[in-house]
Amino acid sequence: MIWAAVGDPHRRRVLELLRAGPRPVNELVEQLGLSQPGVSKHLRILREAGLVTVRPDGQRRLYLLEPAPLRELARWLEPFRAHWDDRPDAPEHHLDTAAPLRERLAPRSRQEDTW
Amino acid sequence: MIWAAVGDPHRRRVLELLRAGPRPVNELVEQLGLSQPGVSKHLRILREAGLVTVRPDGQRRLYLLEPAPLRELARWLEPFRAHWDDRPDAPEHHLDTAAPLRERLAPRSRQEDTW
DNA sequence: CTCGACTATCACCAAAAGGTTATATTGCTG
DNA sequence: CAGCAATATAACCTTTTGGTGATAGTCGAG
Repeated sequence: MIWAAVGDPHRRRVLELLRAGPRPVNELVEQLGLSQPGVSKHLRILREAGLVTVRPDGQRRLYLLEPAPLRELARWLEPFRAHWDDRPDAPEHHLDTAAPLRERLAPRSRQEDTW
Repeated sequence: MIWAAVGDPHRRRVLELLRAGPRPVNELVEQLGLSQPGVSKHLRILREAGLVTVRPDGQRRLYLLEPAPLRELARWLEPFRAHWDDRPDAPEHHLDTAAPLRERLAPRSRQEDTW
């Protein structure tokens, strides 16, 4: 859900805009260059993903960034950081899970070990 | 492109699997529980996003993780980190880049200075 | 060279995504 | 209350997505 929410460029743009503080819908419409219902649709998705919340403000509704769910993305990304921090020319020492590779000589040897 | 690539759960799974080292297609097929063409399709997308590379190995093809593009995600995420590191009740000091944005609404006197 | 194993591409399909216009809803304002 | 402004929802359409089985290409084994 969260991944799908951030997957769309327009929605990412919204999140970026909200970083500067709460914004009413009409302003987002302006910035995105979409129809108002189109923006509302995106906002609903962001809302359902927990990435934004709404606060009524007169006849408008202020959308407010809720960055917490983004931590999940960061957490997923984290283990990969170790890989791009390596020099990428030596992938074979990562865990030495590369060893099984060598195994390929064996006709049908499967190695679904735990690693 | 990169976001779309990582947007799919099966493809994220592939990236996770490849973290342990290069893998032939048939093994990924096994792990994902999809049809072989289905997996090949995902792999193509990952390839085109630069997230994996292929190395021929006999009649098999070993897929290899290429984590560099993931940095882009991390970079996008970075500015948000400041927000979730804050107590979320005081968004008003973040940058006040909000000011310029607000100017445009001059005609309709709004007082969104409160936040 | 032929066969079988492995993988990629093709053709196709159903479902989901993203957009639009039209309409409903809500809250000020006079 | 009437009317307008701001937003949400509905209905609809087109394109993209993710999956499938069928088929083609490639490589090693014999």
